[in-house]
Amino acid sequence: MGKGKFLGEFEQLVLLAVLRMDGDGYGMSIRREIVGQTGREVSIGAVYATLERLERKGFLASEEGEATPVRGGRARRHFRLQPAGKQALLRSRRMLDSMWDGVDGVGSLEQA
Amino acid sequence: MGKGKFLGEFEQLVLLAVLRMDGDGYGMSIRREIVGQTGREVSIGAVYATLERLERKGFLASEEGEATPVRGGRARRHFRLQPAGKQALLRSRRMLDSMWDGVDGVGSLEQA
DNA sequence: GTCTAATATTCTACAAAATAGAAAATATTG
DNA sequence: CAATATTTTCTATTTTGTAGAATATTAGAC
Repeated sequence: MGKGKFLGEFEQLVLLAVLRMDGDGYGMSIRREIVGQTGREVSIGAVYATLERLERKGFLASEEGEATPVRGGRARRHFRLQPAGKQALLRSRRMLDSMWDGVDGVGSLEQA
Repeated sequence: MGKGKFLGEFEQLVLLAVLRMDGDGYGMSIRREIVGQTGREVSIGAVYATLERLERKGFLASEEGEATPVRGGRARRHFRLQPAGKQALLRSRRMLDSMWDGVDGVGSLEQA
């Protein structure tokens, strides 16, 4: 039926974090961005697994960062959102928006 | 780390469909609502599996419908959103909103 | 130079969510 | 009762999500 056209929720968060960081995002910082922005606890393994999957699907592209980071440690891999990733993101958002449409303020949701 | 606190994307759609139908939703009609509203193709098995999971989690409650439907067929099971379901829905929405915040209109997304 | 601490990614293993479609149940109509 | 319509349940599988240990790499201390 549907064939891998949709994003999972965590995939959306990761994609959005990458978008927010506009080319400077890499595993660790992407995790920090999500945690900081949403308060959601996120394991680092979850982030990398998802980044890899999104790259495989063509939603993200990555490149090795400068070989000499500030303090030490392994080279960073920077991620950038691809056109297909933007589309997928917008598609997910439209889908949710259309479901929310007409729900708020109609009395269905006060004092949740 | 996080312990089952979050909704998957499809779970959100199902919960929203239930909310929209305000007590009258049952498996088949919930599926129609999602398809109609979002254009997304959805298998009936996916809907029922998700409804059951959401009920198990306490986000939905269900009850047998009237024993005599319009045309024939098995009795309907009507679903209703529970307070915990509303909360979960709002939590997911806030999370996504906070990630989208500042992204649109900044130039990051035109001509996706 | 070697050790230690810091930073980052990769790997392993598993749990939860999503998906499809066949099967079964139940009612209506003729 | 047979044929048909409606709805839910069941079975099986793939995809996503999750955690944390293991590994790699570099800088700085000494």
